[in-house]
Amino acid sequence: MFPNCSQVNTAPLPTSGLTAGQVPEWLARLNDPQREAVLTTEGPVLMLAGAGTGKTAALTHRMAHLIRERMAWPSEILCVTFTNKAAREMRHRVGQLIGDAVEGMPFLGTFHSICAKMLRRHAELAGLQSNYTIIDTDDQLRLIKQLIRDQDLDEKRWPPKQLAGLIDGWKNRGLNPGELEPIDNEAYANGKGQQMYALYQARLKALNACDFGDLLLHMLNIFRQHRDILEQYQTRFKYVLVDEYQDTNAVQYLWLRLIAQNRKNICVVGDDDQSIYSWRGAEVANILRFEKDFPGAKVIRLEQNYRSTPQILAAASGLIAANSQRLGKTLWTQINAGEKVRVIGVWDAPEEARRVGEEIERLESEGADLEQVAILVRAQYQTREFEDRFIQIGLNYRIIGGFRFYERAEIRDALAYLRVIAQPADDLAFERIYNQPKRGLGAKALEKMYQHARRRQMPLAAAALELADSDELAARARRTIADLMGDFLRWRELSEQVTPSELLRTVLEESGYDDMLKADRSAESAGRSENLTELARAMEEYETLGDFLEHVSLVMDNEAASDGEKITIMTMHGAKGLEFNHVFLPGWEEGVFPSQRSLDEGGLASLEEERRLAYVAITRARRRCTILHAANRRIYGQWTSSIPSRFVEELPEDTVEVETTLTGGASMWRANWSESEDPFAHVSTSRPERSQQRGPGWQRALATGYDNKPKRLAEPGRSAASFAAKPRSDVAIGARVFHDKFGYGTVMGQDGNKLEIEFEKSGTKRVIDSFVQTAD
DNA sequence: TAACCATAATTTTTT
DNA sequence: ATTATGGTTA
Repeated sequence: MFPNCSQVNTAPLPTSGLTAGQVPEWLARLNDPQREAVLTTEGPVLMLAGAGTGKTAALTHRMAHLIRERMAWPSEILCVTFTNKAAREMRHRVGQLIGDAVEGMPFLGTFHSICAKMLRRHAELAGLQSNYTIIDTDDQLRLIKQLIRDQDLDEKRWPPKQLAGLIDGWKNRGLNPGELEPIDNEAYANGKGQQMYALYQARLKALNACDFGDLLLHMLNIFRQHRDILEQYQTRFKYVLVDEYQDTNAVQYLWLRLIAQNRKNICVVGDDDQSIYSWRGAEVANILRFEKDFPGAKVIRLEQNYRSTPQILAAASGLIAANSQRLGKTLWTQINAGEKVRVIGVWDAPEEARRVGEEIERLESEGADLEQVAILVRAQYQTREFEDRFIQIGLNYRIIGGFRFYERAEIRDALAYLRVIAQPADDLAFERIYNQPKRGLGAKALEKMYQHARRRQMPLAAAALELADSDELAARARRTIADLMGDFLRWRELSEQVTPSELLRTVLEESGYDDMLKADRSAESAGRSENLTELARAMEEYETLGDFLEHVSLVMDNEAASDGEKITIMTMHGAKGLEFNHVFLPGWEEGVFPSQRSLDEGGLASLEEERRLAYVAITRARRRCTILHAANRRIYGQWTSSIPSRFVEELPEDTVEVETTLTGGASMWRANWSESEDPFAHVSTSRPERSQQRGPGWQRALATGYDNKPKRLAEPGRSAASFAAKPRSDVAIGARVFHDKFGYGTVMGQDGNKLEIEFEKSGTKRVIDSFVQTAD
């Protein structure tokens, strides 16, 4: 079926000589549940693997076992991950176990790359050619904008982004245009949803292109409509493994279910407590109902944590216990020493950054490895403060996320040239570069080309070629177009003869792109040239242009070169799956974390997702975890006063050490609050009695040995006393008050100096009483 | 076509 | 505040 991934594997495989009841030596290093997950090869298996419990080890050993015992050829195993990074890691670790045989595993990869590979094979069944282009979100948005303009819809009223989001959502749910519910249809432009979706799909087909969601959806459609093809894959894949199952969305789930339906040898691994991507279509329900989908599934829990100290585990377990609807796990560790999680309250964001900087310098002076230090933030904007500070004190840092290499304009331009060469119907690419560098072709020329293309039902580039032979355009424009099209024809021929890398160099030279950059004496142009050189260099490992283009569209990540020891600043989302000795978690304030959006919309579910994110963040730490919150912070240019995150309060008291700075004082609120009953219980959603909520996990973790005498404040100190919050006597429930930022409102609740106010304009907020004036 | 001003958006991110 | 986008003007 796939000529280049033959089932014949000549690489010598180490065999273990396993006999019944005997555990081979190489599996001895696994713990009991892990080994069970490896050896239970037949039938459905659900592995519930908490943070840091060695699920990758279990998965990789399982694959190695299947291959060593000749239960399947490497090419008969389907192993799906979500990110390329995870796939790489998996491949690497399987390679360590079985050697070169891992090279014969073409179906170890992300959902998208595996589907892309399958779709190349069956493209015609989706109305595509096998050299179809995979467009990214940027192209997708441009395309949708064009469609909205064509339909004379008001872009302001019906933002392209919204439609893009809806279409993505539909695809994530496995819905084709004809399968939308009326309510979905109504969701955009008064019932134009379905029509726009259908137009978009038709346009993609005409461009011989598909978007990320299509990779899955097309394959799902093909499986549903062509029994024989589905059966081929059902037969081929003797064993199916799925990583991060809690992150699967509906299409992925349906796709997997079809493939595994027959043999039912499917092993999924996940952790419902680490589901943090529901906003992008992931459905935790998939993991929750696995046992129903595959009756008789063996459920294996991996609960021994090899990563963190008992205090860190206890803090995380105690926090996540506040969530409802969990499968429930009891994480434990053999590690018995460690320090408490620290909670530090500071005055404002700059002080927070200063404080973290000091802590890191201290770690450095103690000889800590800076690569093992991370600052995990909720949102990208929080990185700024740290960046400023670290530049000032000369601390080496690296910010992960933000702009990617392949998103830079010059890279996208270069890729657009290559795309037009590889796939002449790619109008989006053509439109990007037809006048880049400037050739004197403007909006008029483009409009003419579009008109003609539409009339003749042909790609833009082909229309351009015909126009060059007509009198529609000025002589000069005709010449330019003819030249350009001549270039493309030449390059296309060249692409058959030279390597992709050489092709790119030629194109950049002959198109005038190089000259354009040379002529540009602005600060960035040198960097742009370098980036293009880098691109050509990166292309050298690809044999065909198609291979390379598929790679860039599916593998948009690029590992930053590691020059010297640096600390890492990244989002909590980005940190999933990683671990660090020292983790700093700044910004634990209501409105920052949990984010305002999650509080305003989405209700309980979205708050619980934030809590899972907190759980993920804390469990990244191996040895020390430090949580910070500031009383004041500037958000979008506005100074905002804030109160500590409810998540701070939810940390079991015995696992944390609270500290407050002289200038700060935010954290001592905790002392006052947690003493009294919570008047905001109805606000902070259902949080049943602590004692019931705390699973045995933290208890067990604590029991493994350290002094757990309850201490509220490590050192109350002078500051706490002097800042002690006394409730104001002039505001009472029902009072009308004014707040600088939120305007007028009515006091709905009062606890110490903390007020719950229903503002007329900005909804219900929790604020500190010193920030409001009485308004009567 | 470039420069200018106004307007809006600004969680999280892969593929 | 900051940045990106889009429309208008010289």
